[in-house]
Amino acid sequence: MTDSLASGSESGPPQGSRAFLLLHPRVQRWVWRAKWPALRPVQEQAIAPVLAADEDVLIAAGTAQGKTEAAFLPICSRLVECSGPGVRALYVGPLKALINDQFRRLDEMCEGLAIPVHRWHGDVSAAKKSKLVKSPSGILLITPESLEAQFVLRGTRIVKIFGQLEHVVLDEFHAYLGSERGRQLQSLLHRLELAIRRRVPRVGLSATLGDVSLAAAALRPLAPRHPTIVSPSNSGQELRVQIRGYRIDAPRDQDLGTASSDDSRTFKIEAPGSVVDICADLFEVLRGSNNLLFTNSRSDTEAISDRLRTMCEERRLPNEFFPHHGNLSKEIREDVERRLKEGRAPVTAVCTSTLELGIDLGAVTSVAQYGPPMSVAAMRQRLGRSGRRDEPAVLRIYVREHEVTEKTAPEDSLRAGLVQSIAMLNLLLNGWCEPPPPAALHLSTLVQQTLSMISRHGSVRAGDLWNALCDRGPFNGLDAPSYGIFLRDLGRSDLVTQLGDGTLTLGLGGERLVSHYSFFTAFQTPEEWRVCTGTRDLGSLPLSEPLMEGAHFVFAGRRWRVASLDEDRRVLYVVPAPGAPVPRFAGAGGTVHGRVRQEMLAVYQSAEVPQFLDSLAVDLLDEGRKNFARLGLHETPFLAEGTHVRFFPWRGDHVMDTIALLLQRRGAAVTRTGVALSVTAWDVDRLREELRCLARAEFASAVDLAAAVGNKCTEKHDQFLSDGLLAADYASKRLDTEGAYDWMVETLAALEAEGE
DNA sequence: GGTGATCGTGCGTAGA
Repeated sequence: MTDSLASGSESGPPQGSRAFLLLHPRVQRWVWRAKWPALRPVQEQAIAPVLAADEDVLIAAGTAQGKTEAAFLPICSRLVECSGPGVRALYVGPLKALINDQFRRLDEMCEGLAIPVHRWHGDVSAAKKSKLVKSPSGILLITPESLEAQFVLRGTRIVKIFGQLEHVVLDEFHAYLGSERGRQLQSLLHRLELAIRRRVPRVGLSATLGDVSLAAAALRPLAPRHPTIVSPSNSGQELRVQIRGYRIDAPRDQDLGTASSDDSRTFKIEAPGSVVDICADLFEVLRGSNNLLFTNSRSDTEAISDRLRTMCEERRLPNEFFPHHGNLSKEIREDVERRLKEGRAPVTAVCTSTLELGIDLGAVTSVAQYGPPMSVAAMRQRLGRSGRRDEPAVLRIYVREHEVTEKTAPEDSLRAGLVQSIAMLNLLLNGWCEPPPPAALHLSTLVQQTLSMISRHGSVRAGDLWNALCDRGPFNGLDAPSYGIFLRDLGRSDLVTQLGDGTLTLGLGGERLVSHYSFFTAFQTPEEWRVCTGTRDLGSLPLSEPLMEGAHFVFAGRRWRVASLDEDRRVLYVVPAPGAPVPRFAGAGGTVHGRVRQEMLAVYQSAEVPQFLDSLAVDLLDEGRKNFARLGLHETPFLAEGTHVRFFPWRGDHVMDTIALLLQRRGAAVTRTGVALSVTAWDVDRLREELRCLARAEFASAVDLAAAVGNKCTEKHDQFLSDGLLAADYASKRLDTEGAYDWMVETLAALEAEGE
């Protein structure tokens, strides 16, 4: 036998490695041929538990640490032994591009092992799909949506295809946590196990998991045991971080990125001082190497890339700055990715979170962040995009603060954007990041999964649906009577209807929903216009953006004029043109975690000046701290101001929203302004008294509070839910009454301690 | 007196 252990051990890598010895000789041979100097720590730790295949495993390790191989070296060791029919390992990935990357890697690994590797997503030909259905085998790489389609369109073949399944691998596991899509995936995996009447061990892979044990619980809801956690300590990679401060001396409406004008024909981008300063700095720092410049919005991405490209043109240099976001066409995006990967000429991608996930981009010198990061988790994910191998990871954060005048609102004088950036960086350096949000109801996805199950079986008893999806399934937050109300809601919208024998089948509306391919996604997508120039597809703009013929706008990092519109097909035909504002993209707003706000408070209360600030950022922090003290915020969170009162809870957004709703119930007019809440027509004493009443009275339920919220329909199928269920769903994902009461009790106690 | 306000992901078949 040529595949002997001896041939591997003489080459170096496996020596002293117990994990290596556990691998199949042919897999060992592959490692040897690949000339790996050694197994990576994450692989060393993951091989035994994945190979045992009796427990779930969560593998948390940084980018480029070899997580994929950590899962698939042992999986291939098992698969190489028996190559019978049926898919043996199922890999679920969140992106088509990522599946294509992983397909290439795995196919190369499995070539000599005679393990077939297949991929299945929207861009894979129907011929390849039907071939797999006819003779399923080996490893299958798939998206959650395509897996959903299998249940709906090939329900009777599920057992034939997956009956022999031994492993499930979930890549970029953090990308699903807390979302409708994540709940859909949990439900699909649960239904798969019900279909084949067997538990199949799951392997979750992620680079960013705030609280590993919470993420572990999401790997298999209601699991009696925790999964095995593989999380090697960081390899001590060097980290270079800096926060750079800038002052804005112009009024807000002239600011680049939110530019607007009554007459867009004459509008010119003339950015105020600070943006020019930032772009001049970005140009100097990033030019000549490969970088990622992350922004917090597509508008910012367009504005900054337009400015940087102009700077290249003014200097008669080839352009190095290219925009990359979700509304740009696939061709434009892939062009940027290819430029980065090839590395022929220096390239900086000005991007949104599109380039956060693990698509292969080659080596990147540094990462820049324009504006305060949205979350510590996102910042960590972005930082991880630079500094592969022995290079340091480099992150520069660019923060702008408005000049303070006598008109400036108090909360705007606190330099909250800068302080939030400092707080987040402090937390990152301490190894913290946001844990997954507590499990919400996700009733929109329960609509989808209910219809999907009925569609697969033709008709189902209500009790069986309840058992599979709720009682022992991932929607276990809903009790039986509520599921009864839920089903009646679906009946009222004609999504389901009851047959003579009492079972449920699809109604006309349900048939229509399920028979269209858009049914397979759990998430909502807005209607959009396609943007074309000549025959070239540039991307899409949301329908909410009204654009007339002759209007000018910036898109794909260039300037355009609308030549004509096709109303029926929703296409904008554009031609190049000078001068234009940046389009707005509708968005809902993110949430800041309470731990970040607590750290911000600590930054205000401290006198320490972090090493990672540049000189202007030091000045701005000093200003923020002085204003914090001047406003008396060391002594009290309340700030009287004319006819209204502001207060600063320093809690997360969910708690702040809940406090606002509680006060609204007492008749207050409350508005959120950044880190502050404002109550009009109340003074400080009245506010304190009302808070005392609230704290003494019985706790209000989050569902009751949510009932008062107006626009609760945000997810795909929310329109089918009655008010009570909608309020319960909203409360489960957006409100935190416990946190709100904690704040009230704590604040009142502190006031009383001061003798009031 | 009122501001300003995330991102991203995905899908199949029939018919020419």
